[in-house]
Amino acid sequence: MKKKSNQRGLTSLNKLPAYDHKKIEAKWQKYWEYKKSFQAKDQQGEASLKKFYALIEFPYPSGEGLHVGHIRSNTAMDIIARKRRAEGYNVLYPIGWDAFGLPTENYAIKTGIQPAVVTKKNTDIFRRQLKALGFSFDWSREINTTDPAYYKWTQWIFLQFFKKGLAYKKKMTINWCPVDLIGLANEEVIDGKCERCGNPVEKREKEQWMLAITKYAERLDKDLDTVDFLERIKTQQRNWIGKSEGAELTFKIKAGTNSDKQIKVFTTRPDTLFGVTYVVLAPEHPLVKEFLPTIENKEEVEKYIANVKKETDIERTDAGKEKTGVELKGVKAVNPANNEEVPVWIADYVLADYGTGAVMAVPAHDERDWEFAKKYGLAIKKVILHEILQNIPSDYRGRAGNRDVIVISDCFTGDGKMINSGKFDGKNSEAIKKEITTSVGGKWVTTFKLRDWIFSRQRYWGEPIPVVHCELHGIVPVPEKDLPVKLPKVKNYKPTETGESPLATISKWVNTKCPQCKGPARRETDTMPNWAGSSWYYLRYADPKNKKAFADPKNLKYWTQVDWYNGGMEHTTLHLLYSRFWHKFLFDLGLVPTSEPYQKRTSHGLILAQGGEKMSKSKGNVINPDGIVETVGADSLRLYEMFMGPFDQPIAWDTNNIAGVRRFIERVWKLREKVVQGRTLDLKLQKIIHKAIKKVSDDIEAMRFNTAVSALMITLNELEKFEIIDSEQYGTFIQLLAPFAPHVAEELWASLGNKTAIHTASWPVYDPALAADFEATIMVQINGKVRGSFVAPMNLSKEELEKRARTLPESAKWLEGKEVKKVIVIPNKLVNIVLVDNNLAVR
RNA sequence: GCCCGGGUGGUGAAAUUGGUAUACACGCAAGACUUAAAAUUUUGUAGCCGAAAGGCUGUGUGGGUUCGAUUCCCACCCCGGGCACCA
Repeated sequence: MKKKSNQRGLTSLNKLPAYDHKKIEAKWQKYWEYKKSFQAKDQQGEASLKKFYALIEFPYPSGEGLHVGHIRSNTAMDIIARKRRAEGYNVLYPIGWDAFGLPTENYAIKTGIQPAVVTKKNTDIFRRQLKALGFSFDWSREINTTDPAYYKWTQWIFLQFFKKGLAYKKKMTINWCPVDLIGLANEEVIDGKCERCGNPVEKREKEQWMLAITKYAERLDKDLDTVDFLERIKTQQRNWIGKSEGAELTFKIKAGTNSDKQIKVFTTRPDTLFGVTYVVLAPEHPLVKEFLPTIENKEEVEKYIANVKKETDIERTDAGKEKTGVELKGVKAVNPANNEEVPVWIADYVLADYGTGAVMAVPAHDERDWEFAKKYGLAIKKVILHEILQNIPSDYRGRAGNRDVIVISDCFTGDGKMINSGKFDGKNSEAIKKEITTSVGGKWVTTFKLRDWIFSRQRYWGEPIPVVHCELHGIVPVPEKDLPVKLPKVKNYKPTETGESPLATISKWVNTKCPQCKGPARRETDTMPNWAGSSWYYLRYADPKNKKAFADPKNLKYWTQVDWYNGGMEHTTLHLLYSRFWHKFLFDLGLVPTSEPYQKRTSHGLILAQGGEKMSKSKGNVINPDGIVETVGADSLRLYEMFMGPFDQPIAWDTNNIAGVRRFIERVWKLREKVVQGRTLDLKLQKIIHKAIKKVSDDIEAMRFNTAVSALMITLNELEKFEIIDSEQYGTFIQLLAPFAPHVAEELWASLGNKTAIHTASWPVYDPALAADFEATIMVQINGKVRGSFVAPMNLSKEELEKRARTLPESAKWLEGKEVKKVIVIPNKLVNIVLVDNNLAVR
C-alpha cells in the first residue's frame, strides 16, 4: 500500500498532543463567541446575499434542564445551518425561550419564588448547556416571550385581532377542578377526573376570549398544498381542520297543530335521503327548548338533558360508550324527498357544535344510526345496494367469486346502486349526491371540525390580555402607546376560588381608567395561553430589538419565510396550526410578505429512556447532558445523537453506544499522524474522499444523519489503510465532519496550517468522475441463487458479462449437463442463468 | 374504529431504481501488548448441518407476481404516534 513516488517533496506536520475534548471545546466556543462567527447579517436591497433561515422550536426552559431530545433537533438543524454557511448562504439560526407556562407557575405556587426569577434561573442553565454543545446559534438575537419588550408585541397582535373582530368574548362551559381551583382544557380531563389531583371535574359557565381561527379554516387547509411539510404532518393538519363537504337539507316540522319550524341537517350522504327513518337533534339544540311545551313526554326529555349535561365531553364522546337518546313524542319531521313523516329524537351521539347540530338518521347505511335504531327499535330502510350484492340473495354469507370474501352486514356504508328512491332508482349513489340535494332545495356546503380557539387562561404566568372593561363603553382596548400591559408582582400565584386569575386580587392593578372616557374601569385579568408567544416568535428573530414594530418590514422581507423548520411531532398540530393562522392574519394586514410562515417542516423522533419508556423526572430515567459533555465531550454527544438511528423515528437512549463515536473521533485525531503537507494526487485516495463528499452531502439534505455518520466511519476505515494521507484530502474529510463535530474539526483544520476557521471554508464539491466506480462486482446467480462473483470494468457489454459468468469456475459445476433456458444480465450488477430443470422441483 | 409510522442478528440499525440481506456501530469471544488491569490493537461473530470445501434455511405471519422480493400486490398479527360518535 506504500506510495513511495508520492512522498517526494512532502513535509510532515507537527505532532499533536493527545485529544483533549475539554480544552478544545472550550477554546473554540470562546473563539466563535469572540469572532461573532454565527451572527446573521440583515441585508436588504439588490446586493443582498442569498439567505437561509433555519429554525428549531425554541425551548421551554424547564427546571429539569436541557433534554437530550432538544440536542437531537438542535444538532440536526445545526448541521444544516453549518453546511449552508459553507455553501455561501447568509444563515439565520436563532434561539430564544418560550418561557410562559404552567410548570414555572406551579413551582412559584409551591415555593413563593416569583416566576420571573425562576425563569431567569432556568434560562441561564439552558443557555450555558446549549453553548456547551457548540450550536451555531446567533445569540445576539436571543428572545424571551416573558420579556415585556417581547410580549408588548404579542399583545399588540392580539389588539389587531380584536380590532378586526377576530378576538371576541363568549360564554361557554369549561371543566373546573374544585380542588385545584383551575379551569381545565379538555385534554387535561381524564375519565372525568382532574389530570393533576384525580378529583371529579365540574362544569362551569364562564366568559372566555376566543380567536376566530375558523375564519381561516379553508385557507389553512388549502395552503398546505403550497408548502413542503412531511406528508404525515400535512395529514395531521388536515385531520385536525377536518374539512368535509356535504349537503345541508331542511326538514319541515309537525309539532302539535300547524308548526312553521324547520330542522336543518348536515349530511355527507344526501344520496341516502330516501332511507331516513328518524331525525336526531343534539340535546343542546336550540329547537329542543321550543318544542318542549308541545311534546307529550316533557319530563322524560328534561331529565335526559339534565343527565347529558352532567357528563364531561370526554365521557360523552367516548366512542366505546353506548349511545343513548329519547324521542320527542308528538314532534315529526317531514322528509323533503318523499314527504314521509319520521320521529324526532334527541341523542348524545349528535354533537351540538358540528354541522347544524342535527342529523338525518339512515340506519341502513350509517353504523351509528344502525346501532341506535337497533337499540330503540326504530325502522331501517335500505336504499343503496352494493354492486357485487345486486344479484345475490340478501341472506347469503361467505365466498363470492374466487378472491373476495364479502360478509354481508345489514348496515352498508359504501356506494352502490340506488333502490327505493323514487326517480333515482338504479342510479349510482355517488354520482347523484349533488343532484338529489338540489332536487329537495338543499345547499352544498363545507364544514370543518376545527373550532374557534379558546384564548384565555385564568392564570398568572402569561401575557395579560390588553383590554379594560369600562362601565360605559364595555370592552375597550388598551391604546397601543400604553403597551405593554405589564404583569404586576403578586404575593400569591394560586388561582382564586371564583375561577379568576390571581391578577384579580391586585385591586391597584385591576382598577384603572377607561382610555376613552377616563371613567372607572377594570382591567381584564385573564392571560393568554402559552401558545400565544410561540405563534409569531420566528418573526421577531428578524429584528429582535425593534421598539417601533414587531419587526421592520425590510427585515421581514429579507428573512421570511422560514426555509426549514424542525421540531417535535407533538407540535405539528396545534402550534403549527396556530402560528400559520397568526401569520396569515398578519399577511392579510400587509405586515408580513408571505402567506405561509414555514416553507419546509420536518420532525424528529422522540428520544426514549433506556428500555423504551418515556423519560420523566418521576421515573428518574432522565439523561443529563452535562455529565456526558464533561466525560466524552460535546462532539461525541452530537455525533452519537445523529448516529443513534433514523432521525424521524423514536429511539431509546443507550449510553454504552457513545463509546463508539468517541473512539471514532479519537481515531480521526490519530489519523492526523499520517498526514503530510500538500497533494499526492493518489487516485484511490481521491476516490474515497469524493465518494464521501457525495454521500455525506446527500444524506445531510435528506436528514439521513445516521448513514452520514456511518459513511464518515467507513471513510475513516478506508483512510486508515493508507501509509500517507495528504493534507488536502484529510482537510476535506475534516470539513465533512465539521457540521457534526465542529470543535474537533476546527482544531484539526487549524493544525493543518489553515489560517481561517473551518466554518468559513466552502463546502467541498465532488467530482462525479472521481466519485464513480471504475469497476463493478458482478454477481453470478444460477436459478436466482448467488453462486459466485467476478470483478469487471464498468459498463462492460451484456454479451461479455454473460460469457464471463458462464466460464466462471463456480458456475461450471452447476451448469454441467444442464440446458440453459434463459440468461438475465443486468449491467454492472449481476448475471442470472436460468436452467431448464427437470430434476429439481420448481420452487 | 379511522389515519400515519414501524416490525431485519444478542443490541441500535443499513440496503438510495425489484438485483450480493445484515453495511456502520455496540456487545460478546479468542489472540497480541501488559507483572496485571484499563486503554489500544488483530481476528471472529444470523441460524442449522459439516473436519473442511461447501450446502440448506433466513428480513412479523400466510399467500401472490417475478429469472430474482426486506423492497411490489392481497389478507392478517404485533408495536409506536395522532384523531376519535365529525353525520
